[in-house]
Amino acid sequence: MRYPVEQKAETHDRIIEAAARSFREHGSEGQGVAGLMKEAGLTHGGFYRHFTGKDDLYVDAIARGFQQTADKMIMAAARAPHGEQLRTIIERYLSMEHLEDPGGGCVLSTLAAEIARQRPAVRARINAVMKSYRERLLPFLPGRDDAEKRCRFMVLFPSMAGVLMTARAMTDPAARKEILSAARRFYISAFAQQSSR
Amino acid sequence: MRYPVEQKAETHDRIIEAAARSFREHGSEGQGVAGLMKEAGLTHGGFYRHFTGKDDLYVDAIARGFQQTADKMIMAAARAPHGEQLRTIIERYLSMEHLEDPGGGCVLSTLAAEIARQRPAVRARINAVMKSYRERLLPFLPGRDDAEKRCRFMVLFPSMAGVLMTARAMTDPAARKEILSAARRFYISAFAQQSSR
DNA sequence: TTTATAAGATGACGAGTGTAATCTTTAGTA
DNA sequence: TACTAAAGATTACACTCGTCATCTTATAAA
Repeated sequence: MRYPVEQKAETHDRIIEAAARSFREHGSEGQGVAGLMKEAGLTHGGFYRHFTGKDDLYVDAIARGFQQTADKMIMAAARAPHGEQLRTIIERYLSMEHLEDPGGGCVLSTLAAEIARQRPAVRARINAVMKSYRERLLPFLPGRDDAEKRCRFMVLFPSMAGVLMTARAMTDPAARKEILSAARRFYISAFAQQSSR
Repeated sequence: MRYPVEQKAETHDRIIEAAARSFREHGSEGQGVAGLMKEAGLTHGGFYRHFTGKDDLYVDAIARGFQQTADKMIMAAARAPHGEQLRTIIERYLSMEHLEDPGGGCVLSTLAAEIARQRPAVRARINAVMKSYRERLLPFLPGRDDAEKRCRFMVLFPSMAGVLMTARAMTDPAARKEILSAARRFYISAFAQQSSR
């Protein structure tokens, strides 16, 4: 390596970061390789020194997105009082702040439908990412054992993603707030109420 | 009009039908105008006799998708015994059949995230379509008045869409069935149980 | 039967895409 | 200091896209 030893890693990281945001905000086909590289402060030519192709970046960018989302929720939960952690996570997930920041928010709410259309090989790699996302958030869910917690996770989080993306599809700000608040009430009483007892 | 009077309407309809299916199955950018017209049995040139552009078709195709979905669910409910109608709708929505037929299924589960990225003018037109979709299904929801029913609708249906799209993003058939069945149990007990009393 | 008009087919254009080959620049090593 | 391997820039290519101008065909009206 003739360039500084950390420089390639940093560049690699910047590309993934730019893609993680752009894919969630505009879809993975919303911006080309050239645009992504520009956001990362480079030109498109160097892209293939870091990735074999756009598909390769796709998985990494989605993995980054899930990591960021989990980080944020875990951090929010850490600041919440005991027994209010899941409640805090739900409130944060179904907030106007999250709605207005798709590029920095949950991947499911922005890209799940697109992931469903990917080739099985790509989907399988993403499933592994989703699994580790789930495992990180599992401790905050109610349930006697992990199996029960997983089951609840797989209902709660995809559901909230559906609510969030539907709220984003609306134009009327009042309607957006209504659907979010109705869903907050419902999911807190269904999942976070019994866990605080 | 020099061509048969009904022919244009029929062609127009075939284009919308092809788009309604293709957009849900592959995303609105998954196939070009030429491909859509081929599916409708025509060449790409005639497209602009029917629509001002692809955006114009977009709204019509999504409207068609919502209509079809509502039709199917209302028809399923009509065949169900009294007090079991919402239960039937939920079971049908969260079924493997629906999962495996994105092109003929719920628009929210396939295109909501994409709709959220459209220009406000396009989104506003689609919101009107979504409203009429909601009104058609409102009678099947529990609640004292329409406001309460609407509130429940806006939680239940977007949530189920989120579950369905997440299940579609998975590769393992067993995992797909598990998430669908967990969600069925949950939503039936949360929404359809009290309505049958 | 002729004519007018609109539907549909054909072909082409410019813009944008992902990818690759080929330069140029960088800094660690000899 | 000279050399070299790798990062990044430049340029180019084949391809697809939405759109439009133009041509052909079909049929209702005269």
